[in-house]
Amino acid sequence: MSKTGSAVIVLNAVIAAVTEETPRLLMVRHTDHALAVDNLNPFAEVDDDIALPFGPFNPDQDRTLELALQQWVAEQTGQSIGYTEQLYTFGDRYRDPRELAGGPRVVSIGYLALGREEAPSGDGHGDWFDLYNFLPWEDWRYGRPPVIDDILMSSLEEWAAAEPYPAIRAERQRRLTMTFGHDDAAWNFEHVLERYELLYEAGLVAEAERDRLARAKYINTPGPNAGAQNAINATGHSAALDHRRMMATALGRIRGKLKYRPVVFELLPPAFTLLRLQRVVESLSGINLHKQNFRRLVTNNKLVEPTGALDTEGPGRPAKMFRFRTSVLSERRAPGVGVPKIAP
Amino acid sequence: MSKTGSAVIVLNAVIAAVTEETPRLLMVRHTDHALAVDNLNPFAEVDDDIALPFGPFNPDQDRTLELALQQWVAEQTGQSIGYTEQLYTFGDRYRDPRELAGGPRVVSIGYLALGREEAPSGDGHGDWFDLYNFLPWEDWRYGRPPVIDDILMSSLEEWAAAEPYPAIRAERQRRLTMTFGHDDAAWNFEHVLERYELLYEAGLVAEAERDRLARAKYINTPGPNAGAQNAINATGHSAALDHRRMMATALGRIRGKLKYRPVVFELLPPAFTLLRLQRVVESLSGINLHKQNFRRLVTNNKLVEPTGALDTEGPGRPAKMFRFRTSVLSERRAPGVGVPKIAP
DNA sequence: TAATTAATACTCACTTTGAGCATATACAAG
DNA sequence: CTTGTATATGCTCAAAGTGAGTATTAATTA
Repeated sequence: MSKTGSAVIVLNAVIAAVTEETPRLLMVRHTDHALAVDNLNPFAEVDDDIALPFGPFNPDQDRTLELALQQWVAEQTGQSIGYTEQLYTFGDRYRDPRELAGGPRVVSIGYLALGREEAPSGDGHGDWFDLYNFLPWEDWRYGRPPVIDDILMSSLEEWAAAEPYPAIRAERQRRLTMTFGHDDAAWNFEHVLERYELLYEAGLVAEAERDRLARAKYINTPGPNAGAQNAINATGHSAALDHRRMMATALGRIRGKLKYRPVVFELLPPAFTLLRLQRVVESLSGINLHKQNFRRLVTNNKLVEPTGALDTEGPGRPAKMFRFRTSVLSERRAPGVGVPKIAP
Repeated sequence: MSKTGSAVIVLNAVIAAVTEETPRLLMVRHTDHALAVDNLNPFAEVDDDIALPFGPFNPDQDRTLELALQQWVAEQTGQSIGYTEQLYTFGDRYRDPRELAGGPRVVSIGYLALGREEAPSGDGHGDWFDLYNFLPWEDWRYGRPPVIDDILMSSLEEWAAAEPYPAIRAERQRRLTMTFGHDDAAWNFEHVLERYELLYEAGLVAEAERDRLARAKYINTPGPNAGAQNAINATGHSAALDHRRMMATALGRIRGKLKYRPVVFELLPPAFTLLRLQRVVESLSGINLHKQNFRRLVTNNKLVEPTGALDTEGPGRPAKMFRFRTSVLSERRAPGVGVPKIAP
């Protein structure tokens, strides 16, 4: 094994919870702008101080990657996390723009963690943020988000058409129809990352503009496209470094996993009503589901069993409380809550 | 970002092709036993010299992880790879047993690459090995592999029952029924990694014995269980380091992906018969499929289109040749070849 | 007591899937 | 030329799963 230069290994955690039908992420603030390369772009609203919790991996001390993650998550945020899963390892040069200014090469390993929302504690200045503030085009529960047709599609089509090489242009157009395709039925809720990457390349998210300007200042490698400012204003909140990309990776993974693994239950209290379960699934998958069919699916597959208790809160007929049937883990082939197409 | 100790970042490639209905992996040999911690176990047949191709990631030079991978794969093996996908990042301490003998901490990023088998070239001493020689319990095309019931189940059950703590014992048994469950219909062909991990923990693969002895010699941390030698002899070929684990990760990922992404076509020539396509799918998923239904699925979903040519080779009625309909990539929601349960 | 809200039960058409039968088209042996 | 064998391909049918409703039940509130 030959000698390599040095890289810093960093662990990032996308810690998700669902409270009041809203998926939220635990984020930390760095008021000293420790993560900003410098203030390059006064127009783009890049929240370089809002970041996913992260911590170093110390090869001399940490026994495993996951243990290191759990340790500093507990220290920094006080949040207890249940399900944990490795997402992806990010190693592109300059994905941390501080590398441009002489910072060390950073390789980041992203993790997804699911839990229940707890009051932040620890020294990490943690706070919960609505996930769909970062990825507003992904929430279809109130219909197709208007921003897609009002702003994004035209900018994206313009970007695709502007490519001079026919082969690359065709590839861009293919990706565009595949990810943002006009037909509602063709919208694939798992292609979250692909959509984000398209928006980034087209320069329609604030961090693309940030990275473009940083590269223009320090090196001459082409960065992302220069996008329209009105689109950048419409694509929601950004975050430090490539953390919005990690969120997109995480949401795509969650949505994919919902179908064949009972991960939702990590986000719920031990006892819940079927409607609450449905709302959590809906909030994560971003679409509304047919109530009766959802109930049929969940009960037919014996994912849950009644606790015997009733939920007397709220108006209407009281709902039975259910608990997750832990034993399904050793029974069924792919126990999940299967998300269908689109509900009106 | 605090200072960390140093770790070497290594990229590993699981390069797969399917030739003559057999999935094969491109492996390299290191005749100097560069990867062995030392010769600890004369009984277990650990092929420490058969390894997945690997190369360093050099933070000072390599622009992206994937580019670095493609570069040294081309140099070492001369193999051209099509589809490439990151699998997982492995960072457990002592996953490279040479760490025990003072070697540097290694973090390995595993990649999956699909291609067509080419004659190995380059300086890597590359050669193709039948994947199911490493994971023989995963090939069900000739029926349930006898090794499972003849040898593995009893050893695994023994291992699960030997755990003194009831909670951990129950968890082991749950994992056992979930992964190796006696019921054929419950066998999930995607749980390749989970099955390998169970066998490793139970000490039923040769490299578990290797790691156990290495740990016993150098440190006092408990390694995997000491398994029965007859089981170790029955679980196929091993490979260097944790490379068999990476193979299991790769096979699980391929099998999962088959269903909803047209990855098979990376492994086929531009034109092929439907039977050839079916055989490739079968070889990867490890089960036989119903011919007529497979054909119906593939054609109904318009994954392929006839080229007009006929395959006159071999006996029987000539088969129409088909090509992959590239445009499906921008059309259907989840174009894959859907693997059903078990075929008799 | 009626209106409102939500839970739950049940129906029905349509699609997908698993399994098998039947026919078509080649080559080879007699 | 005929028959046997091997493969490709067409077609049927029942069972299971899915999408979209209607109907009924059980609570609260005006």
